[in-house]
Amino acid sequence: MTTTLKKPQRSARKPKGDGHMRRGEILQAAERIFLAEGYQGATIRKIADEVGVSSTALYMHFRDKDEILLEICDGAIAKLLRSNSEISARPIDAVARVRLMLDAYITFALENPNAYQLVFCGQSGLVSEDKQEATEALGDSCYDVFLSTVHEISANGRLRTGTVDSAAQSMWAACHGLVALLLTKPSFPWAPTEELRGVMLDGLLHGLVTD
Amino acid sequence: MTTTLKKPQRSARKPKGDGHMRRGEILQAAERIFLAEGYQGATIRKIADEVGVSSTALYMHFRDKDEILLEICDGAIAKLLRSNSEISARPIDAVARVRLMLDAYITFALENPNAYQLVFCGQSGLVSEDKQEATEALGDSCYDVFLSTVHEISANGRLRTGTVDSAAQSMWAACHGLVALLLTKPSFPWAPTEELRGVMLDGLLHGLVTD
Amino acid sequence: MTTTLKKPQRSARKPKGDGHMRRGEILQAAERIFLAEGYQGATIRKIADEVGVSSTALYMHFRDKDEILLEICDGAIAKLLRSNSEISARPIDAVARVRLMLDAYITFALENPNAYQLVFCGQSGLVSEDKQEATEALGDSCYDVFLSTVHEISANGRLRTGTVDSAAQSMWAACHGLVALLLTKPSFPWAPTEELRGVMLDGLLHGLVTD
Amino acid sequence: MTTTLKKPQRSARKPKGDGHMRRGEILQAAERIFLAEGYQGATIRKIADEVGVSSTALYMHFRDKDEILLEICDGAIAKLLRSNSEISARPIDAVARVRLMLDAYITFALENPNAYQLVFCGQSGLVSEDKQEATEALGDSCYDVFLSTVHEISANGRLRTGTVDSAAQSMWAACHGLVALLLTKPSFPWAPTEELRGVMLDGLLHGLVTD
DNA sequence: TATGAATGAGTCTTCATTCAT
DNA sequence: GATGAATGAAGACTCATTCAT
Repeated sequence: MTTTLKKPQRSARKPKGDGHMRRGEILQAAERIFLAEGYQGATIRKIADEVGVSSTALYMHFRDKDEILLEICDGAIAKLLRSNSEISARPIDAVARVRLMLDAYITFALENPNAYQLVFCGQSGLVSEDKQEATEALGDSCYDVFLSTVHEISANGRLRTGTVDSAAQSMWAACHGLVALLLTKPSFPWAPTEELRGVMLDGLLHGLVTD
Repeated sequence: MTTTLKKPQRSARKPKGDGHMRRGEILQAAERIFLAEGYQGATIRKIADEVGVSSTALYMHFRDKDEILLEICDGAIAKLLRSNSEISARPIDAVARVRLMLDAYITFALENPNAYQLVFCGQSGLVSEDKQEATEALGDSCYDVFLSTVHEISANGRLRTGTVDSAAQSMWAACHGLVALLLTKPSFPWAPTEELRGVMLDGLLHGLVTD
Repeated sequence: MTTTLKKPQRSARKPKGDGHMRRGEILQAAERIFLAEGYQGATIRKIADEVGVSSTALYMHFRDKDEILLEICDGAIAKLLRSNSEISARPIDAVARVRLMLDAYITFALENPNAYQLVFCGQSGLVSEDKQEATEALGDSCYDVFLSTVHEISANGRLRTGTVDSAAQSMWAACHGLVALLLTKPSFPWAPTEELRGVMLDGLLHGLVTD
Repeated sequence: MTTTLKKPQRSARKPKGDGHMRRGEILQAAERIFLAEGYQGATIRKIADEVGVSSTALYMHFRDKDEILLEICDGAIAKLLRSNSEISARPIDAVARVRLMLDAYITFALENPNAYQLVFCGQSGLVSEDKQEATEALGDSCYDVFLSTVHEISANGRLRTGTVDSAAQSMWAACHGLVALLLTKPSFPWAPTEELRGVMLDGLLHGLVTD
């Protein structure tokens, strides 16, 4: 500012990419890197490099690093919530709905591996607590829709074991474990994915629900 | 002059504790910090301070930070392997052994959350791929012991659904999911852990195995 | 999408206000911020936001940040020069005129603390030397008017001690010291400002001038 | 830490400079730069460059930037305090002591221009408030010694005008103004320094104290 | 004349690691 | 074996400035 250095710097400036395009590019790049290297590994610099812009450029579109990552989470969870809500409204047996939800959950995770791991494998405590609220509320809604369906099952006296909470949480956790491992350990000699899904869901429902 | 920095910590200079003793001390200190603050929080300086030596000293005993942490993980998983082997040798029903193994797995994960996450939730990029090999091999051995027990069940014609692989993998994945979520989302309103464990194991075994 | 950034501020887009109006607006806004937050605090962005235009827009009217701030200083010192000139023209005793000038100087400094400090406490390096020339010339004129009044006193044989130069410089320096400290150390338990001013001026004039 | 980049980097490492030498070097460099460019201009990088070491090296000797600058202040003020205390103890007339103190003050400032400006021309609010306490306490002691001497004068009924506070503060401020301007505007056509000092002190004492 | 998007240089600070003793 | 002092790379983030429209 004072005196020094005013070379005309003309270096590969990335063209504008009109509208919200750039914002989307950044989100995608961040998602990729987050998946590959975790929250701490997803540095502003790496994201910027991946997009092909300067680090500074990210700050045009997002207030700070947290905002980027939280936005990814929000988007992903919202998608899942829509799926759950839609299934929840179907006029079919509660057990069938639960199964559909779990199945949709697995599909979602496998189809959105980045976002999924970001949201559900996220090391807690990395993003400053208060900003997370909105995102966590969304996640809670998701779970609530699922939970209320399990409630129905329970109300029908069809819960074979456990409480509504422990049964619901077990089912969720089991499916989470499946996709988490599939995504995390791709080199493991897994049984065919479709079979795994089937066995997991059959096992869970047969194990926790009576006919 | 205000010296402030470099508080004389513990006892300012450790007496030599010849040979491998020091190595063990370092591992213990590193484990404490690793457990308390995770991989990123376990900095060389903190570990050195905890031991009461200079950061440089750690490099006398370990090539680099990764070597320290991987050694901790190795130790942890070896423990799990011993546990599995021991259970595997018991003269009891195969189903009972599977249940004990899964239960031990859950216990292990909850008691060694950081080692567990480092190995099984593989935030790849934290430790360079090649160095992890040894550790992963240990993990595979663990699974093999478990798998062979499921084999027995299958051989007895008691598998309700799926193949040996898909059943074993489902059980493992389900338990993994439970601990992963418990560790990752401590703020979630979980049912009491003991009940969750019970429901999960009951559900899985009832769902996948016949009497 | 969470837009958050870029709040539409004031009225989102300023109507054109043709010609030099905009320039004046910028100067005013810059002055407000400059006074409130000092040189470093007066960032281009803050100024632009205050005016309600983009940062880029400032560069339509000013070569760079320095130009804006120097122009503010110029304005401020010009004010002081006018004041001095006006006093100098009054048909009253030279000593009275000197006193009025010193008093006006103090008032000016306290009312334009940042401009004052920029010019008279020259944190060199803030603004590039060469650009300051014009501003400093103005300051010199101020001093010249003052000096010539002291000359009159000396010509009347009323200088109690020192030369015209040393007396004038002492008076100026003393008043400068007062305001500099008042501005720099606001937390110091100063005597009431008005009393300080009075004592300083009485002391100086009684000390350096004979009746 | 993970994989990348381990070139053997061997570049001009500055030799150790045994003991507290390096610490002193840093303080001196910081003083020089602070004088030339102000607090904000005295960046860690510039200081490190001036010393000829990496920025990181500064953190071996000081917790943070503030600690460096505060230590400079502390040293300088302590020196001044010793001077004042010594004069205060002399068995001579209070007015003579005041004059000696002011004279010593001027000498000190001219001989330690860096430290002086750092302490007395320092923009307030730059160093985090709480850390400043110790330094400010020292400064207060300095002033107190001076103040109590003025008190004696007042007790003897020899204060020509003003209160103890306003008189003491005026004298201090006037001398401060002199050195501040001499240091800040070296290009100004000043009267000979010795004469200026004399005129200033004569004027002040004649103006504020009766025989 | 004005803009949004971009940029390089720079801010302080922390980390794992290495050099010389 | 062990140390204190040093280092380069990187962390998030801000600033004045410029390019293309």
